[in-house]
Amino acid sequence: MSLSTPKTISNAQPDFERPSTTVDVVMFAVRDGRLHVLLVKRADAPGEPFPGHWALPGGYIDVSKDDSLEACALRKLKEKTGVVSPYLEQLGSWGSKTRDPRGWHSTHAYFALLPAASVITPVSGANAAEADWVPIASKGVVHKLAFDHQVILEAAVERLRNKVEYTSLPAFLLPETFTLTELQTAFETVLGRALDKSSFRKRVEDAELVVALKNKFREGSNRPAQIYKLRSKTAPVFFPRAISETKSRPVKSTAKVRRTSESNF
Amino acid sequence: MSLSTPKTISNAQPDFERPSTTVDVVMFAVRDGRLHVLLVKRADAPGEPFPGHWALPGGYIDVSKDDSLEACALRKLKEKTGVVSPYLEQLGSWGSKTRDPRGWHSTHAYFALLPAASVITPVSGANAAEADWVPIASKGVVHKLAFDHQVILEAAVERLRNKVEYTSLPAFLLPETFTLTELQTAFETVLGRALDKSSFRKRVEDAELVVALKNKFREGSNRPAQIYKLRSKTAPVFFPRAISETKSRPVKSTAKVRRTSESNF
DNA sequence: ATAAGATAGTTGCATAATACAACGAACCAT
DNA sequence: ATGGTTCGTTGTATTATGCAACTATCTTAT
Repeated sequence: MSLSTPKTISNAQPDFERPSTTVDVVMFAVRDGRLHVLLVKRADAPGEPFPGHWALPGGYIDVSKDDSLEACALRKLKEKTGVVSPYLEQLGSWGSKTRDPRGWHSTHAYFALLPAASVITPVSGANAAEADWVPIASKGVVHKLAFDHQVILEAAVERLRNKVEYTSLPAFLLPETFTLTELQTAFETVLGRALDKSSFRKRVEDAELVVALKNKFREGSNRPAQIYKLRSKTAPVFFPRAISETKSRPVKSTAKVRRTSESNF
Repeated sequence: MSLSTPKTISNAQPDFERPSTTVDVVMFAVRDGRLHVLLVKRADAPGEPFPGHWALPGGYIDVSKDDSLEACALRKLKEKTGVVSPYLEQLGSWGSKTRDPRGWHSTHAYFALLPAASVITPVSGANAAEADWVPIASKGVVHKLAFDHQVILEAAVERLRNKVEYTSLPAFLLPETFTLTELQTAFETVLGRALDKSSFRKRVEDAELVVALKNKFREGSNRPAQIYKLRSKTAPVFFPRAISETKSRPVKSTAKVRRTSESNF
């Protein structure tokens, strides 16, 4: 095989065909007590694969704008939601000859947890006719997604559910300040099952996850609730053991949470 | 910016500069009761970055050979060690403008756990003058590694140590059959601390991790030990809570095991 | 043949952690 | 004032675990 590499591609890689590289971001948020993911509708332009399909926001790395993979993910997050520093975690990468009809593609997938305050109407971009928050149903969404995005989304949901068992990730889905009941509800929303109040509070206290705001209370039509904030806005806390289900309150959702052989957590 | 893409690069990606893509594999094995990693020495050829440095085995994706990222990782594993189906897990990806002096590179990193039987003298390949098993010291190795491979290796060690707390990963470092004491020793080797025997055995039994081989015993200069095999050769088991340290036996290593904010597990 | 030594495997118990339920506290609405 | 609602805490039965001691089964030495 002999071929010339364009001058602007200066990397000293051997003259092999080079896979295309993208970054996709699974952006989670809680709306109306349900977990949602941000999806964009692909353009209907000629030559575009999966025209009109829903897809994860993402796209090619722009080597002139993006200094790193994470910078690229943050750029896409900001473009779509305006959020600058959410909880962002690498989810994994998917690459194969067949996942994109245009040829060998690999994508670096991230997942982000957006605080409730920032969940506004998303911005439609150049490559996306529409963008919208779509509720998570069991493992994924009802739409048929472009490329292998259904697989990526399911991996993100599974990773999130698994990590909730022993980390404080749902805390990043809340606004800056919150009550302990709101925190517990966030956990229950992601987990899909009810938790015992006193056990949950003991976990939170032992882990030193939150800090009480003196003299700050949530006012309402009943006893005021102490308002807290996270001790760390970005780093999750790890609990020494998994949360167990409570028997006293009914389960809210049908989603089964189960650890599987899936890799990363 | 206007440039032409070589004909053999048929992907319909816009005419942007395209990052180079590699796959690296962190291969772990236990030798002489210590955790080791397989490293290769980079060639001393002109134009090669980091000549003579130790590095993780890996390299560019060969789109003519590799149908997927995982296939590429498995190919590199087989080339170096001859092992066909070890425990293989995606570790993460690293990509930036600066991590390779030749330009924008991203790598998909995997980590593998090799069974004891397959830990033979590694094969030296075309791009590697030497290859050798190097013991893990605290978080990494004593050598200075090429590229950002030190960072990747540290991430692999941390991920492995973290997952040992609540998964059965060390079981994949053993030969096909083993005794419960050997299994416990594998856990202790990776964890760097001693475990209580009865607690460990209860965990293993509750998780249904192993199956006893009838009438098979490890003979020695003392009471024979029941021989077991894994119930599943590829899928790890998840324990409901982290292993705690025993106080009755001395700690073997100085390595501190601690969960951090690092992402994936 | 017997004792000593070593590792395997089990058992019992004191302690710690948790699930569960019930209770009192603080607010609003009527 | 009274009832309703949510907040927050407390007590206790149950479960799980750490720890140590004990027995079992083999080899080797004397």
